[in-house]
Order: sequence, then C-alpha cells, then structure tokens
Amino acid sequence: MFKELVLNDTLDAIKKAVQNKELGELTEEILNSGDIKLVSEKPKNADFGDFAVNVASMARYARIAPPVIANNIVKYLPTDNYTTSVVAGFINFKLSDKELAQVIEEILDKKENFGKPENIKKEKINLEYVSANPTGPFHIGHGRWAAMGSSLANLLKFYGHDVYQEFYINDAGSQIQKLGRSLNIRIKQELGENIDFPEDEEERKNYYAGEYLIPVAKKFLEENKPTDDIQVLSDYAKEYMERVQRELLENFRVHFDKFYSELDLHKSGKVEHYFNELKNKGELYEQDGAIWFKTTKYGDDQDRVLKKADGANTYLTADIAYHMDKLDRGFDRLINIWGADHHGYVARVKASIEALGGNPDKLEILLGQLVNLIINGEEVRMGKRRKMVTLDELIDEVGVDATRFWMSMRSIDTTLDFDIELAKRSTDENPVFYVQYAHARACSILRNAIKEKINAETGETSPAPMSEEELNDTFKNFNSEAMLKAVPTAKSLILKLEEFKSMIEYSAKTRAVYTICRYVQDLASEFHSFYNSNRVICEDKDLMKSRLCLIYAVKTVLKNALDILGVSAPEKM
RNA sequence: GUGCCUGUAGCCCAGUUGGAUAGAGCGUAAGUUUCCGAAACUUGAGGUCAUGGGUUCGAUUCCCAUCAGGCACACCA
Repeated sequence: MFKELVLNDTLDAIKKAVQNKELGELTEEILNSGDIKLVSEKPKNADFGDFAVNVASMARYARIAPPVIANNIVKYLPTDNYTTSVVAGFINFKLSDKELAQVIEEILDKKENFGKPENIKKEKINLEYVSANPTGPFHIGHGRWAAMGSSLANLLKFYGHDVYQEFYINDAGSQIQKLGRSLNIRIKQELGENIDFPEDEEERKNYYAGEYLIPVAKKFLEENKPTDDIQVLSDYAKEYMERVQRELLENFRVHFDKFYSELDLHKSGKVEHYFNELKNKGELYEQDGAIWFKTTKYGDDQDRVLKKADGANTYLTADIAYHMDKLDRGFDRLINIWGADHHGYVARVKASIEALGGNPDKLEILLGQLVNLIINGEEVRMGKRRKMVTLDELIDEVGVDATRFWMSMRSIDTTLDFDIELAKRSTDENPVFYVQYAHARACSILRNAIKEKINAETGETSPAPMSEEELNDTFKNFNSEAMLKAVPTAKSLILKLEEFKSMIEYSAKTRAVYTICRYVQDLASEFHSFYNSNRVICEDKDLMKSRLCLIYAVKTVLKNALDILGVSAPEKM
C-alpha cells in the first residue's frame, strides 16, 4: 500500500538520520519506545503531493525546528518511487507515474482479489445479528442489522477471516404462548365469532394485535380443524413466522449459516449445565424465592435473576448458555450486533463469560442506534399502536439495492434517518444510483470499444475500434509500461483505486461498513470526473488501450466494493 | 436520578486516534453536450466544530462541567 510504503520509508530514513546524529536529542530508545506516532495522510492541498507524513511531533524530543527535522530525514529517503518536498513540518510525497501505472496492473492481475491483504491473522469469527423473535414480521430496524451484518460478514470474509453467520431464534418462553393466544383470536374472528383483543392497554400487552396474524389464521383453517390447544397454535404461528422471515432474508441477500433455536438449546441440557456450573462456582444466591447471579462482582450495576420464583428460567439464563456454546464451538471471536436499546445487557453477558472462566474480550458487541423513518419529510415514530412499517413493505417500495445501501451508509453510532422518498428517487440526490451509474457507464465504454459505430445522421457505419479478441488480449497482456499513457490525466482516479486497499483494512478492523459506502461514492465521483475530461475511445490506439485498462480497473474495484455491500453492479441501467 | 449514543455549512453526514487554509453529498447561484450513457461534469457562495472551562507549542479530536436530542434502566423476551 502506498500509505505503508511512504510511512515505512520515512521510519527507515529517521533511523538512519538518528544514527548519523542529525536529529538532535532524538535517540533510538525514544524511537523504539513507541511514543512517536507517525501517520501518512492525504495532504489538505493536492498540490503538495499525494501523501504526507507529519514529523512536527518529533520536535519536542529532538529540540530542533520541524522544517530542519523534515529536511534531515528527506536526505535518507530513496528516490526511485516518488519525489519529496518539505513544507513546514511535513514531508510530502509525489508518486511517480510508474508507481501509479502499477496500480492498474495489479488490479488487472488480481481482479476480484484486489484489496485482499496477504498476511493477516486469520480469525474464526461467529457473527450474530438480527436474531428477532419469531412472533411477527421484521420492522425496518431489523433491516439495518440485516444489511449491516451481512455486509460486515462479506467484508470480514473478503479481508480473509473465517466468518460464520448466525441467527438466534427466541422460540422459547412466554412470547410464543402469547403468539398462540393471539392467533386463536384471529381464528375465531375468521369463524365469525364476535371477539376482539382487549381494549385495556395493560391486558392488550398479552397479545400481538397486529393484523399480520390474519393471513396466518386463514391458512391455518385451510389446513386444520379449529382448536383451542394453544400449544398447537403457538407452534403453527411460530413456524409460519420463521418461514416468512427466512424468505425475506434470502430476498434481501442475507444468508445465515445457522438459525440457532433457543428451544434446542434448552433440550440439549446446556442451559441447565451452565446454570449448575455457576451454582457450583458459588456465583448464585437465593432471595425472595428467586435465584440470582452476582453479576455486580464483574462490573454490572445490579445482580440478575436466573431462575424466577415460579421456577422458570429468565432469558439471560439461556443466553449465557448460548454464548458459552459459541465459545465451546471454538470461535476466536464472537461479534454481536445489537440495537442500542439492549445496551444494558452487555455487562451481564460479559460477566457470565468471565464467571465461567471464558475470556470476555472475545465477545465484541456492536451497538447500533435505531432507525427513524421519514415519510414526506416527516419523522414517523414506530409507535406501539400506530401502524408499523415492515421491512418487506420498505423493500417493495424502494428495492433491495437502495434499502441495503441506505441502511449501511451511516456510522452505527448515529441514528439513521431513512427517507423513503429520497431512497426511491433515481436522481443525483440518491447515492446508490450515482454509484451504479458509474459502473454501468464503465461497462458501456468497454462495450463500445468493440462495437461498430453508426452515425446517427447519415446512418453510415464505421468499424469497431477493436475486436473483442484484441480487447481481451489488451487486458491479458497488459504491462505497466503500456499503461503509463493513461496515467498523466488520471492520477487522482488511480490514487483512489489504490486507496481501496487501505479502506478495506480500516473498514474491517473498525467494523465500519459505512466507509465502503463513502468510498464507492468517492470512486464513482473520480471516475465521472475523469470521463468528462478524457476520451477513452480515441484515435491514438495505445492511449485508448491504456485507458481501457484503467476503465476495466474502475469497473473491477466498483464491483468488488458493491459485492461486499450486497448491492448489484448493473452493466446497463 | 444513573448509564450509553449523538450535537460540525440551510439539510444529511465524514473527519483513520492531537497538527497545513475544518471536508464530501444534497439544496442553492452561475456555467458545460455536433463525439464513449447530462442518471454526468465544472466553478462559486455558505462554519464562533452546542456552550463554558482545563491539559498542550498546537484541540473538532483528550479531560471536566453545563445545555439539547435519542435509547435503556424487569422475577419481559
């Protein structure tokens, strides 16, 4: 990576300068202590160069003015790949055309593997996300976790990790009975009985009054005789909802390796097993008829109940077993994506891992802020009794591509405003179309290179600039020498292409999927800009070939990035 | 009341761990098509980085306080 190249060369040069005592009081000890942190970044002003390293921070150790430091370092920098200049405390690097041409060569060589790091510490990662109750359709909030989670999985895989995607189904517990009771009412309504959910707010909380159970009731009656057996109804409704959820996830390009059933977890005996283990370790105590877990010992702000006075387990009891089971399965790292409304839950899960002798640092919980829906410029709150907008309605309205992109384009730390009207628009207000358009445009140029041209006025045809075979040969037999021709007018575009590598690294390490969305917009912008001032298909055949390679590189990188986001890269629009 | 997240241009947001004149996009103003997709491009205008302190040669960035918005504080899941 250019960033690393520049930084490492600078560090080497600093060492040499220190050895020759040209950096004042700066010693090798200070250098090795790690107190001095250098970063290579983009200069504010592009005229300065392509990369810059700020050495002013060394001034306090060296006790020399920053410009002198910079000049004394520059002396020891190699000169083959770039030219350098010193401005104040900055060393600016301008990459040579040859270096830039090699970027295109590398992309054409590696294609869909361009940007994959070579030697990373590969981790076996369990990524758990969405994990909704099977008691109703997904709402738009689930859509954010689905989009971000699957994109993160794609990203971490691309980066080189082993990623196992998991969905935890909360199919045990009282809410399933609640679902069955609610279905019972809908069935009776279908049969013409005059019955409805309770009016009283408190009593109504024991039911799911949403209309989504009406089709389930109809279907049930088609297949079964009416029954008051709540267990039968619960199971039916649960399976139905699970099926609906899975279909939607597939449609949304979200693929789980495993749907992990809480019910199975109970049946396996693991819940009791870990409960007993905590008990044996002396972490539990009894009070008011319930059994409590001393999570405060591990930093939680209050102790938690594991077994209620009525003898039933709490949700946490099963969740402890679930997380321990994940660790038992040999994952190096567990990543969970949770809504911010669950943040109070983090401490107790980490506490339980620690209490059971696991390493709580292996569990990484990404807390995501919630989603607001904007309809006609107004915020629509996902209120209890107001009509809820479901994920499938949203996808029907704006499409999979736009939904995925919009759900991923903001940092997980900020509340996402999802503006339906904007996401639907196919104009420059909508970044999804902007990026896809760039890809389609690049494809179009490649098509035109091998297509005969028809004059719109005269109707005369002129031969294609080159044959398909010749174009393929151009991509196959490229060399950076030949690509040099395209470089002078494409520098910032090439630098942006090269940035893909460091962007991926940053994004994977910080789990920040939104940086890919930003990158892809930047790259599209650089490409459109290049397109407007340079003709690709032109008289000078060497130049044309050189630029076609560049366009092919742009298309490749755009496609790679969009693949990670789960957004399609259309060849035509 | 306690904990977590947020506050940067009219709007929506970046700001890679403390450094050059604070950056994109949308919107807005003015331009750009006999030629590869104008769903595009170019150039402007627009900022007391919520407020007040502190640390530092230097703070949008780190610390403290205050204000504003969101979320959570169950023997629910």
